[in-house]
Amino acid sequence: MIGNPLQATAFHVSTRGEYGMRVMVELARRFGQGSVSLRSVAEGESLPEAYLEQLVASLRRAGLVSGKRGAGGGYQLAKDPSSVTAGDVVRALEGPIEPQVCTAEGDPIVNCPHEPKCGTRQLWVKLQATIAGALDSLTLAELAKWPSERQRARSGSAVLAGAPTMHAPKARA
Amino acid sequence: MIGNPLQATAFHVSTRGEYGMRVMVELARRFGQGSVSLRSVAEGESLPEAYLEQLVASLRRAGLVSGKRGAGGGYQLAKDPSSVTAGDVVRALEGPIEPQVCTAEGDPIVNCPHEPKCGTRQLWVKLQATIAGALDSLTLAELAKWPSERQRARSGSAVLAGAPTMHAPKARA
DNA sequence: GGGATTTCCGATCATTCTGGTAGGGATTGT
DNA sequence: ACAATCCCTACCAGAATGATCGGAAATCCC
Repeated sequence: MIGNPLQATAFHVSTRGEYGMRVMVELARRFGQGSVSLRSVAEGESLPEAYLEQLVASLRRAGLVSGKRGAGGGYQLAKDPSSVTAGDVVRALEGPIEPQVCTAEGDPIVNCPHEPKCGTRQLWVKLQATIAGALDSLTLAELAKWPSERQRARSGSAVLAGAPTMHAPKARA
Repeated sequence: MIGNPLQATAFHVSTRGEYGMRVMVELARRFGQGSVSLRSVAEGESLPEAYLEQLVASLRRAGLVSGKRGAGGGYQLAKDPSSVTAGDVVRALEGPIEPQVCTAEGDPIVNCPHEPKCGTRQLWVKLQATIAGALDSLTLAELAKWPSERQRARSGSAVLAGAPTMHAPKARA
């Protein structure tokens, strides 16, 4: 983790998601070049190797990467970067996208006492669909080619059109 | 909490957000009817009153509700339900929408060693904007009128057009 | 004024989650 | 043989979550 939160924040992605995504983008960049050792990724991204091992285990069990043991071994993407979405990676690392248990992917729990008069469920349903849509619409191939040379030349922030909306923070006032 | 997670899930909204949102929807439904005691809300929604006190304190400090002490006192929305969004409520309860510290609302931290070659930032930027957009586009007035009589008559699931996407769960495999 | 009601405030606490570390076994290339 | 590397399990410290508790202050009704 680069900067510690120190304050409550909503929808924060944990280091599992963050580190794991970095690893996947790196593997996507080196796709087709054979096995990549986790050590080289860890050093290149300045991340703790032993911890990455755990995360990569999840990615492997989800069928996103394949490992090869022994000297000269390492990991590589199990599929083409263009056919793996950010959603696949996040789900493998952090579980199904599920704002509430009644709005989960797969088999949502709906026998809820609130349900008959629940005014909030529609909100979580919408949120789930929105988040899943955003994550599933970005592939590793797209992420891997950023930042491009041209972008790096601009040296800076505002990488995408929409910088974070300037809405008031007011955290747990 | 109704059903315990028991398994890691991504983008889960804590009970602060869940309970607090229920309270706000309930206050929206009773808007214009004077003060509503927290006890009546807690009993109506089967939520722990003492815990709600804490959450409502956050909502009050954020200027979303106003409290009145003493017998016959209680809380009421500080503004019209149509001018308060779900995003306002979530931010008051859980802090700014911030997938990563470098993509926070307000003052994101960008002096990040990864930044020059970071392929993941664009993902979190997009995600932040998407989540904020979804939450800011729903008002308490809209939430409060659900489920309508007609919806309740249909007795069931699939309340909104999009039921949760049937994507594979595969949690922390 | 006395009590009942209700918001407000701060402390405490058990459990779970997060973000790792540590150690060792299995497999492969040289 | 040996080094590199994946693979697996256990452990651990600190923070966050989801509350509970006790009491102070304000307000209303009699």
